[in-house]
Amino acid sequence: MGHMEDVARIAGVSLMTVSRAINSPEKVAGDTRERIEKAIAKTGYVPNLSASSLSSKRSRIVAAIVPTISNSTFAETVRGLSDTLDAEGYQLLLGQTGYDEAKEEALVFALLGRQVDGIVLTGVSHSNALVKRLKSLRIPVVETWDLSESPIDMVAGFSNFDAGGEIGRYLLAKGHRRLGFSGGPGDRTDSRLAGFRGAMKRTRDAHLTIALLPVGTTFRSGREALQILMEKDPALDAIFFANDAVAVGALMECQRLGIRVPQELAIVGFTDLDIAAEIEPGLTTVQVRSRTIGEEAARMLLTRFKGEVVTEPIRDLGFALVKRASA
Amino acid sequence: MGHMEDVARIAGVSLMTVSRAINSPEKVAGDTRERIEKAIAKTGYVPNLSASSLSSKRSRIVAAIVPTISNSTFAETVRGLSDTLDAEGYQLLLGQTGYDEAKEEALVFALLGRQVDGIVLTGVSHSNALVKRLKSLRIPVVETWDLSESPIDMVAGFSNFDAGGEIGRYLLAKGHRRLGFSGGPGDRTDSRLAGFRGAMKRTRDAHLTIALLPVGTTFRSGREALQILMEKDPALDAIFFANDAVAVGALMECQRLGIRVPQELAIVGFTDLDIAAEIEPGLTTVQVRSRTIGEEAARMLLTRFKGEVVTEPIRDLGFALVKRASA
DNA sequence: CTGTTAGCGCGTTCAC
DNA sequence: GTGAACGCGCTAACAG
Repeated sequence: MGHMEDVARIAGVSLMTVSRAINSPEKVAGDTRERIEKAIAKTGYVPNLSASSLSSKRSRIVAAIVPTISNSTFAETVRGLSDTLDAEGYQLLLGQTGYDEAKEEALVFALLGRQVDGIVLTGVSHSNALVKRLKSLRIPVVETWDLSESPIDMVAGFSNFDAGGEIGRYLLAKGHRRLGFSGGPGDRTDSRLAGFRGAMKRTRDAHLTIALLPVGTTFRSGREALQILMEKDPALDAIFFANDAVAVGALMECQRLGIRVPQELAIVGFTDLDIAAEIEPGLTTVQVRSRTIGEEAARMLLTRFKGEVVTEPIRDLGFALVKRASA
Repeated sequence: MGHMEDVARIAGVSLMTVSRAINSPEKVAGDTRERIEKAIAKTGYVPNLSASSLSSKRSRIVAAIVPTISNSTFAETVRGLSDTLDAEGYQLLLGQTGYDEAKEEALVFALLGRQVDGIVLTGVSHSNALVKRLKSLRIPVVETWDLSESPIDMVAGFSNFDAGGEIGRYLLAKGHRRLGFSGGPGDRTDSRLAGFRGAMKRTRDAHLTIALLPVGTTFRSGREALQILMEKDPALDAIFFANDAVAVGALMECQRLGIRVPQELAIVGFTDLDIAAEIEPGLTTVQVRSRTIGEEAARMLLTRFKGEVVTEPIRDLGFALVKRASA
């Protein structure tokens, strides 16, 4: 292994110069830097970042909290975060909440002890204790996957409410009146439903049937959701699934049951997974920029880390209704 | 915030007693422990883990290195790791290599500086420098997603070679002779191909056509792979795709082109994603236990952290050929 | 551009 | 069951 002292001795300089050669090379003369670099290579020296972070109060670690990484859309966000941060020498500490607010709070508190330089949260709804602590700490925080007028600090996402509303208006404009909704747990789902409902208010004869699902966005749960909804209201003529995987499962179940989509039943999903474009009929859905959300969140943090000001702390990355054959 | 000293003062004890109350509560008398806990709650004290890890040389952090988290099968492994480690108070530092060995090396070296307590790698093929360093460091390491007779330390996975072999024998037994293979980068893919080839050796009149893909396991790339292979050898009667998403894409392309599966062309995938069971025709594929791999790796590490011996450091989690309609 | 001094917040080791 | 002194490896703040 070897410590910094070994490197310093071999290079014939002081500890401090080695430290500088590593952290701000431009402040060290070319030839001394070279000597130090050789000494580092020779000893295989790897800096102890715990010591560094204790001393400097900067860890170069960012904590990312997502509901679950099994949902590929959050995985994409993590990917965007990781790739962007990695390029600047920051690393990612991952936490999963399982859509549990208490778990989120516990997780963040534990990670704060690591002196993380920044935190990325999913959603804009968190426990009071967490919000309070985070605000008082003045540590850079980015909330993602939704928007808020008053974020803890910064936010990068899109309006789930508006997206739900757009889908509602789209289906109503197409003449559908007996609508169904199905989604799993989570505030984002709630917002989409609220927006969907909002769109329906103006239309007197519109009727809504809801089926809430347990955690787990699988094709199979889509089949089940379809069955539940059709049982509750066999006259349903359109369904909005708050998740693409579930929507695709429902689409497959329609094929099996001989329900013609979109003639007998229109189906809309959410997220625009790969498969939405490939399946037959193509799935009408809402495209969201999962990867970009992660990248933007990372960029906002990096800007802060440099001591610069984030000019646009509320970043609306938008969404797009992608019209395909299913609705 | 507050430091440990504040807690100590309020509880009327020394620093050391607070430290013990946190790290080994059983060594502290019941009433003093309660006083300390109250003081902690009152001050909102969060231990500084950087200081802790500098002093104790244990970080309670595990590094997980995967090719990419966008591949849902690796996401599942990370999920298994995270959930299992989390339950024991360990956290996960995530790194992505993009299937690049040099990147892997750089990543691990950087993470070593964090004094990580354990490392989980994907695959059993790594740079010499990395292997050497890891062995000399005597830090617990688990390699995953494949097997090795001589792991760096421990390994949890299955034989990709054997899996490829089983698929080869299965297709040959069904009478197929003009075989195709398609896969992306990575040693696991290479092993599957090697096993597949091995199975073909005994059959004189068998013929193999190969199409290697760039990074990215999408449905679209499956469509393209099919086209490439059929162009190279229009008489192909069976194809083994080293990835399910790609296989499903190919299946969809067959539907579009009017190629009947499995009558005209048999298709086999790898990984048993959700969709494999749901698509029509069902995809014959190899089921692997992505989540379990992560859980087992975590358990092996946790055993080591406790100072216990891992009795079975080479853990074969197996695989299973799942026969559905596509082959 | 380079070196010196001091201390980051906690855990280890030994006493009590 | 509890406490005191020391040091983990590095960097901030200054001086030169």
